[in-house]
Amino acid sequence: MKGSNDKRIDGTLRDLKIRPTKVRKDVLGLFSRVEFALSHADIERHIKQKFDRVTIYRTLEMFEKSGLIHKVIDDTGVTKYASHGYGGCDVHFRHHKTNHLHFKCTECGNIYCMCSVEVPKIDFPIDFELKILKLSAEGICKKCLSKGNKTT
Amino acid sequence: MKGSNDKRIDGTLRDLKIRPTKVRKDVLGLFSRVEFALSHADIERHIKQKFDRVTIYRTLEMFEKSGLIHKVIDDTGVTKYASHGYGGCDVHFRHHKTNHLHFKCTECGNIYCMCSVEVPKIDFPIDFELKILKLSAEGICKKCLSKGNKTT
DNA sequence: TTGATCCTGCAACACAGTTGCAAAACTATT
DNA sequence: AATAGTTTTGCAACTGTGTTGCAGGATCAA
Repeated sequence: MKGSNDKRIDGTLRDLKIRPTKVRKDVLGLFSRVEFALSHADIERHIKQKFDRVTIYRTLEMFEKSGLIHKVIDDTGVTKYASHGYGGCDVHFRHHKTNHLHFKCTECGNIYCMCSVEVPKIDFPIDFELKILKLSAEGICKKCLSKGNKTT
Repeated sequence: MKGSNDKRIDGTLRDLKIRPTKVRKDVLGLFSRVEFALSHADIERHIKQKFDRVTIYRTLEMFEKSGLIHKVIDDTGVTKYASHGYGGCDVHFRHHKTNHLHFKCTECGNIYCMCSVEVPKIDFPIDFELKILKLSAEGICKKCLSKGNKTT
């Protein structure tokens, strides 16, 4: 049901003391409908209404500060934003593992957050102090596999 | 000895059928003196002579195609270029593991290639086809550790 | 020396991202 | 409902990164 999702978006924002304005509902609504990370340009293209570029940037900044989304830098340097749930991480907004793997599909180019993958321990040179190990991966996503039936 | 290094730079370029022009020798010379990845702006700042921005971009493009350097995208989205040896990978130009870990020092911001670290096998959801697993890390580099004597 | 090829610098452009400011929208209070 | 105060938005302008086309210069091979 469309109405109930709108309500949920509204509630999510209110809970975080974010005024549920049009842009914010539109952008968060888009994130809720999509399982992968979105660039600023993607968002501009896919939301219903036209908003100023700056307004969208500020919306994303605000969502990031509130922990609704996080930045993902593509292997080509493109900045994308991934929502913390509804799809990517199979959990609700604001629940996700902080350090998780980002998977980029080489067919569709989409980036998925994969919180289920464990970050392994690795051997590391002793003269460097390792703090965080970050994983990213390339391959073919679920959707493209079922569509194209690629087996390589 | 400075002269002998200049000769080596010259030879490296000639071997690859790259005309050893001023920019090219300057830029490759810089890479040979440095152990970490450099951004376009870094290079512009640190080479002796002033060259046009575009010329430097084209030089980097050429070096990349010839396999002398490779692009590294910083976690903040900044594009850097790492030479395939002389420092970063402990091997000579053009010899390096294609898929290696990039280490970013949180103190100095420099990025190091660490070819000695093995890429582990991981458990991955069966409905996604994993092709390449990429590792990147954050921590404190050798130099900053010895300088600051940080122990966390 | 001549032509062909390669390299460089310049102008111009596209795109991402940021900042300051003023108008508009909203909130709370009376 | 009118007011004052705070937030939010849109606009203009600007910075930084990266790209393209073109013309002049340097280099190479004959």
